[in-house]
Amino acid sequence: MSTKVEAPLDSIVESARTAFYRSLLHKFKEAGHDITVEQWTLMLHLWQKEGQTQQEISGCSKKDNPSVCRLIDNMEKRNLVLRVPDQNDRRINRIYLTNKGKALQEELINIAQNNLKSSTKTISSTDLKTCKTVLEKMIENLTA
Amino acid sequence: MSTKVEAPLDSIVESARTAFYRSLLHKFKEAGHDITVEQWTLMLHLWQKEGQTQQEISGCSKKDNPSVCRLIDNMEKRNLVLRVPDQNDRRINRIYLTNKGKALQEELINIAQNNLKSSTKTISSTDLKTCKTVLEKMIENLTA
DNA sequence: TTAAATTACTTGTTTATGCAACTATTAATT
DNA sequence: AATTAATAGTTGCATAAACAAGTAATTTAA
Repeated sequence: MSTKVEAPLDSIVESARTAFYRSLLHKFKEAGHDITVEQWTLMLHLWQKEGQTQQEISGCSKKDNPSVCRLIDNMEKRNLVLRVPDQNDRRINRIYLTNKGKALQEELINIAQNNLKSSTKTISSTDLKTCKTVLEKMIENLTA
Repeated sequence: MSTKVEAPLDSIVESARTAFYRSLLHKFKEAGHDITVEQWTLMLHLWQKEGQTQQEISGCSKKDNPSVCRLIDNMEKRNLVLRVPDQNDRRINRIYLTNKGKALQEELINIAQNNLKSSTKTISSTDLKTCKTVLEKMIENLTA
C-alpha cells in the first residue's frame, strides 16, 4: 500500500534552493575561492553597508544571533571581516570587511550574477517577475 | 561608499525556503512532534514506497549517501524507521517505517498541507503554476 | 579462483542552523 | 546609588549538509 503525494511547491522551492546553493558553491570553488554561500551572503550585506552591528546583520540576513556570531567567527578566521568594538557601547561589535574581503567584491558578485543569469536564461522576464511576486507573498503569509 | 544590489531571485528562493522550513518545524513542534523537516521529507518518501535502499532514497531525495545515512541514524534513534539488511545482498539496507512512523503519516501530511495552503491562499492558481514552472526550469538549467 | 574493480554504506571533519542558556554591558527603576 | 531589566553578543547541544576517505560485500576479470 502506498500513498501518492505530488511534489508540492515547498519541495520545489527546497530543490531550487539546493540547486542554487550547490551551483554557486562549486563556482566559487572553481574560481579558487574558499568561501561558503552563507559567507558570500553576509559579505553582500557588508558591501552595501559596512560597520553594521551583528544585530543589524541578523535582521537583514534573517538569521538568528548565534548563526551570525559563528558565521563571523569563521569569516574572521579566513581574514574576510573584522570585529570592531563600538566606542560608546562596549556590548556592540561593528563588522568591517578586511582588504581581502573588499578585494573579493567584484569577482564574487560577477560569479553570483552569472550563475543567476545562466539559471534563468530560458525564462521570460514576466514569468520571472511573477515567480518573485509569488514567493514574496508566500514569505509574507508564512511570517505574518 | 556602498554598492546597491537589489534582492535577486536566488535570495528570494532562499528566504522562501527558510520561511517554509521554520514554519513547518514550528507546526510540527506545536502539534507535539519532535521531528525535523528533513526527517519528515524522508518519511514522505517511505510512505510512498517502503523498503527502499539508502541508495534509492539518496536518489529521490537528492541528498548524498552520508546525509541519508545520518538522517536514518537519527530516525532510528527516535524509533521512526528501521534498517533491514537485504537477504540477497548484505551490503544493502532496506528502510522500513516502524509502527510509530506509520502512525504519524496522516497527521504530519495534514500539517504540511495546511502549512502550504495557508502560505498560498492569497495567490491565484495560474500564478502558482507559473512559479512552479519557473523554478523547475531553473533547477534544470542549474543541474544540466 | 584469486586479484581488482565496483557497489552500498559508514565515519571524520568543517560549516551552518535552531534553540536554550549564559555573560557582559548599558538603561531603567525605585 | 543600588537593584532590576533589557540589550548585544557568546557558548553549548542536537541536527544536517558538503566533501573526502574508509570498510565490507559483491562482481568482474585475469
